[in-house]
Order: sequence, then C-alpha cells, then structure tokens
Amino acid sequence: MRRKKASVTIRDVAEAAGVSVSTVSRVLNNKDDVAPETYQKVRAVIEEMDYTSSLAARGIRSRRMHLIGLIVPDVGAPYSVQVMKGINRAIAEDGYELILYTGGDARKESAASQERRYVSLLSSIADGVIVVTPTATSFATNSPVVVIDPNTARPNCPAVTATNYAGALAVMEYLIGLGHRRVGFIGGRPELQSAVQRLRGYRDGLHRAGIPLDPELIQAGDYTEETGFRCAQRLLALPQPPTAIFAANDQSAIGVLRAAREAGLNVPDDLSVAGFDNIPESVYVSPALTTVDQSIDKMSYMAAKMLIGLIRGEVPESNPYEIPTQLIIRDSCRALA
Amino acid sequence: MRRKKASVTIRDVAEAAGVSVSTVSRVLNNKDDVAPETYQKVRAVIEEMDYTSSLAARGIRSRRMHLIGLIVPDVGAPYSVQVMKGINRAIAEDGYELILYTGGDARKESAASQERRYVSLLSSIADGVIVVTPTATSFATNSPVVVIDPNTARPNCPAVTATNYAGALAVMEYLIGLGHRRVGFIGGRPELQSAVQRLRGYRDGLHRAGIPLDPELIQAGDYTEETGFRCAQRLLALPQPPTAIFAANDQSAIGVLRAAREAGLNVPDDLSVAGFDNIPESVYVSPALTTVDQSIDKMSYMAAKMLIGLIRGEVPESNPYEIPTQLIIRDSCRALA
DNA sequence: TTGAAAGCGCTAACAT
DNA sequence: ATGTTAGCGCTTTCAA
Repeated sequence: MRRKKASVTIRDVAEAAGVSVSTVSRVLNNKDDVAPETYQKVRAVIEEMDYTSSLAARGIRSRRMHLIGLIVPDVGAPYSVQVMKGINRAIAEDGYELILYTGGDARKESAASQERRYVSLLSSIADGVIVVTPTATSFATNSPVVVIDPNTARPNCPAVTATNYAGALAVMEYLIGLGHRRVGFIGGRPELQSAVQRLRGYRDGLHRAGIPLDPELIQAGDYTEETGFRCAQRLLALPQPPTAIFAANDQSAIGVLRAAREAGLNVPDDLSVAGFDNIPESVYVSPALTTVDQSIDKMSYMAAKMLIGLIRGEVPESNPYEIPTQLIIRDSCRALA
Repeated sequence: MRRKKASVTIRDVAEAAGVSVSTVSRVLNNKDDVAPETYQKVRAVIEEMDYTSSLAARGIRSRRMHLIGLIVPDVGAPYSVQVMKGINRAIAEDGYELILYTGGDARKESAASQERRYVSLLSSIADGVIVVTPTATSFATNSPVVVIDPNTARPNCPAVTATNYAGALAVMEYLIGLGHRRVGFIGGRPELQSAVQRLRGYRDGLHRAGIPLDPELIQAGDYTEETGFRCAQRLLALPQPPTAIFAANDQSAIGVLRAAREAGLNVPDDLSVAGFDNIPESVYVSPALTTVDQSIDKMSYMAAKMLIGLIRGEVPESNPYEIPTQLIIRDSCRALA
C-alpha cells in the first residue's frame, strides 16, 4: 500500500532508462529477446533506483511468482514451527519463497470458512498453497493446494499424512511386550484425524493383546503440555494407576513427565512413558523413553515438494501420501515381571 | 495465480447479482451508501459463489488491507517464533492479519538487499511491515516500517529494542555481588547489536567492580546451543575455570548446562549459570539460575502496536522504543566465600 | 529488438 | 443509491 506518491514503479525505471515499460518488464522476467546492452542499462537503473516490482501488481497478471503460500492454524505451536522448517528446506532447494498467512485468531468465522478465505487470498499472489490440518474439504481456487494432516479421512485434494495408526500400534506392542497391562492414554484434540488414529492404535493394541479396555485409563487431552500434565495427574491418582503412559504427542508427554516428577515417581523406573511426534526441540526437553517419530519435518518437506510438482504441472502419485512413522526407543522402558 | 480460467471475480459476482462491479466493491468494503436489500442480495451471491477478492488486485488499488507484513531472518528459530507470537497477539486485538515473508535461505543476495526486497514486496500488499534484526538501514517504501532489534545503533525508522546493556549489567552485578570474580561470558552473534550491548554490559560490570578483564573468559558464541556447549567446554577446561558463566542468550545457556552436566558439575553448586532472553519455552528446558527477561514477546507486541499506530497516521513517541529487561532470579546462585 | 496498447481484478472519482 | 470510467503496476500480445 503506498501512501501518497507511490514508490518507484516500472514506469519510472523505463523513463530513467529511456526505454519502454515493456522492455523493463522483459528485463525483469529475464526474457531472452533483449539486447545485451539494453539489458545492462536497465539492470543498472533498477539497481540504482532500488526498484522492486510490486508483488501485488505482478500477481495480478503473471503466473509464476515462485512463491508458495502456507496457512497454519497457530503460528507459534511447536508443530507449526516444525512444518515451516520442513517447507523452508524444500523451497530453498527449488528457489521458491514462502509467504505465510495467518489471522490474529479472531473466531468470528468458522475454521473452515476462514481457511477457504485464506486460501483464496494467498492464491492470488502465490503459485500454490499448503494448508495445515484443514477442516475445510474443498477450496475455491484454481491454484494447486496440498494439505497436511487433513481432518477428513479421504481428502479430495493432494494430502500428506503420517501413519498415525501404525505408529500408535507400534508403541502399544512395545509396551505390552514389556509386560505392561495397564497403559494410560492421553489423547490429542479429538477433532483432528491424527488424534483419532492414535487413539485407535491404542485401542487396537490392547485388543490384539487380549487386554480389556479400561475407560478410566483414557484421558481426553488436547495436545498441550498443561492438559497432559493434568491428565497424567488424574491417571496417577487412580486407585490402580497405570504402569505406563502413552501420550498422544510430545507436548502431552512433557506434561506427563512433569506430573510424574511431582508425584515423586522416577521415570523410567516407576513409570514408563511413551510419546508421539518427536519434534527435535522437544527431544532435549523430554526424555520420554519411547517416541514415535512422526517426522513433521518430512511431512511438510514432502508437501512442499508435491506442491512444487503440481505447480509445474506434474500429477501426484498416491493420495494421501503417507510418511511412515518410526518407533524410536530412546531408553528402554522397564520390563515388568 | 490463476491457471487458465481465473477463479470467480468481482465481475462474475456483479453479473450474477445483476448489479455493477462498483456496487459489489462497495459491499465488499462495507461502504454505507448501499441499499440494504442490494447489500443483502450481493452478500448472498458472494456467499453462494464462494467469492474472495483477490489480495493482489486489491492491494494494487486500495490502501487499507488490515494486513501487516513481517520479515524474520529465520523462521523456526525460537526467537522468531516468539516474535510471531507477540505480533499475533497485537494484531488479534486490532483486527489485523499477518503475512510473513521469507526466502528459502538462498544467500545469493546480501542480507541487507534481501531485506529491502522483501520489504518492497510485502509493502505492496500489506499496510505496514515489521522487520526483525535488520541489517539494512533504510527501506524503499512509503509504507510505515518498524524494526525490532536493529543492527544499527541509531536506526532511522521506528525501532523497538530491549535494554540489553542494562540487563547484562544487572546480571554481572548480581553474580559479582555473590562473590564471583571469575565470570565466563559466551557471546552472541557479533554482528547483532544485542550481542554487542550484552558484551558491553559484561565488560562494564567487571570494570565497575574493579575486576580486571581476563580475555580467556570471553568466548565468541553465535546464539546457538551447540556453540554455547562448545564454548562452555572450553571455559571449563581452562587451568583456572570460571565459577560462573553468563551466556548471551537462552540457547547458549542450554548449551552451557549440557556441558556442565557432561563435565560432572552440579548446577548451581559447582557452577553458577546465568542466561539472557528467557523465552518461555526454554524456561522449562533450561533451569538457568539467573535469567534476564528480554521479553521478546513484549518487544514484538509493542512493535506491532506501533506499526498499527503509524498506519493510522499517529506519530511514534521516542525512538528507539526500549522495552526494559528484568533480572529474574529463578534459584539463587551460590554465594562464594 | 523494441514499443504501443490491451487488459488483469479491483477501487475511487465522477456521473446519473 | 447505483452505474460509468479511469486508472493502479504490471505482463503480454501484436505491430513495427
């Protein structure tokens, strides 16, 4: 938004260089039909006048901005940060730049409609858009859109997810293999597919081992440390507390560790703790004994690569594209008698 | 960027509603000179067609997007994340939205010219721009720009900084007051003013106490945990190691703690550690005994508020605006004999 | 190799 | 209260 006298425009450059605007435009876009000397001349003027073409004006006409848009529900959440890192890595490789859009958090619109609006807005300047954990199922845009961790089982646009179910199952097999029969579970935000799948993995893990499900052992979390903490307290205060706790994500696991420590328990000797997500930063924070590596970084990297492919007109292979999770045994949990 | 047949435009809406484009525009911008029934009609059509005005096209003409731009050197750095949170809080209050721009990391341009380009790009769609730790000293735009932690002592645009010098001085006074005379210092990125000021505080703190400066005790860090770790190792391996270490930021402090632990030292009994920054996330991670609360959150909140004020035509008071740092004594350090 | 001119989707005078 | 028209800064035919 310029205030009064706009900043230097393509016209100013053209005049100063004594050429037409179209010639400047050609130089800007590195067309090959410009005389070398004209090219130099224009480049020099551009440099001198410190000219930068307007993103807005350019977006309105052309079709390759080398810009990809990103929409995250909450900047600042460790998850979102990890996503940004992965995307950043991908776009750096392909010479793209990233533009992230986020509303304050004004909840006047529904999440879905807000997502749709953001996608529309961004797609007017970006070549494609990545949406993280979208609630919306369709987007009104002609630009390619890739979603990460969609909340719908079968998204109708290219999606990247992790094998949440398999990962949770692996955790349960590991813990049960160690002899644990009372395993607590702290869930994630129930409206997210990831949370649903992880819970399913927990249930099925028990079921496969023939262990009856004790509803008391399942706590409804929301992927935050604070809730993880409180859920763990509740689990530990049970008449018959669990010998192991499986937290639906890193943050919850950190909360569990805190609760265990406050309860005077020794991890891993008195309580085995497993977490899901393994965001690098939290690895240091949380010596959770077992972690499922969800590789958020890999997911978003993959999403960005897919999007760039789509922008280039390639067609995606499978949908959704699943990034395999991997069980990481940081320290072995205690084997029960 | 639309591909072939662009998404639904204001024209399509106008036709469908049987009005002119300007009427639709008026509705879009909530002008008050539209007949209630026309307004309803148009709104309905907009809703139905799932129309969103193009950010690009709009940015080219109007002057209030309620959008503020942000440029951070490194998405994903804890510092940057904190900045985003603060800004987010501010814009949520005033009904603004945030757009963040970042290059992959392609270092083909100098930092300064990259910053300038980003500012130009963003200012074509945003009402104002916030730049974090800029190297550039001037920006070619007519939109208001506010910088956080500029690398120049006297920035020529509205700036927000923290009292880095005073904070470092406070740390030194505290440690020296406890009897420490050999205090190690792990610096930050020397090209940043924050690092320079913190080092100056360290030096002056010693000087005021009449303690001669031992160059061996000053390690050149870069605000990362890894470097903090290595610097601390070097300090601890000294023939006459320090009894306390002051790390220029949280990340370094975490590295120090790790090094101390690996060296078999007990913090705080064998080594007093102080850090600077106090990013909430790292508080849990790092039980550094003394922390200077730089309140990055407050800085960026303030920056956003200032920017919004500027957009509205208000004039900033002082420049740079300084957010006071505050010494937080988490646990007391060991008093020396 | 270059320039002139026609838009892109939108807003903001100016008309009606 | 609404429509007409002239751009905004840029890219892109189409001529020259």
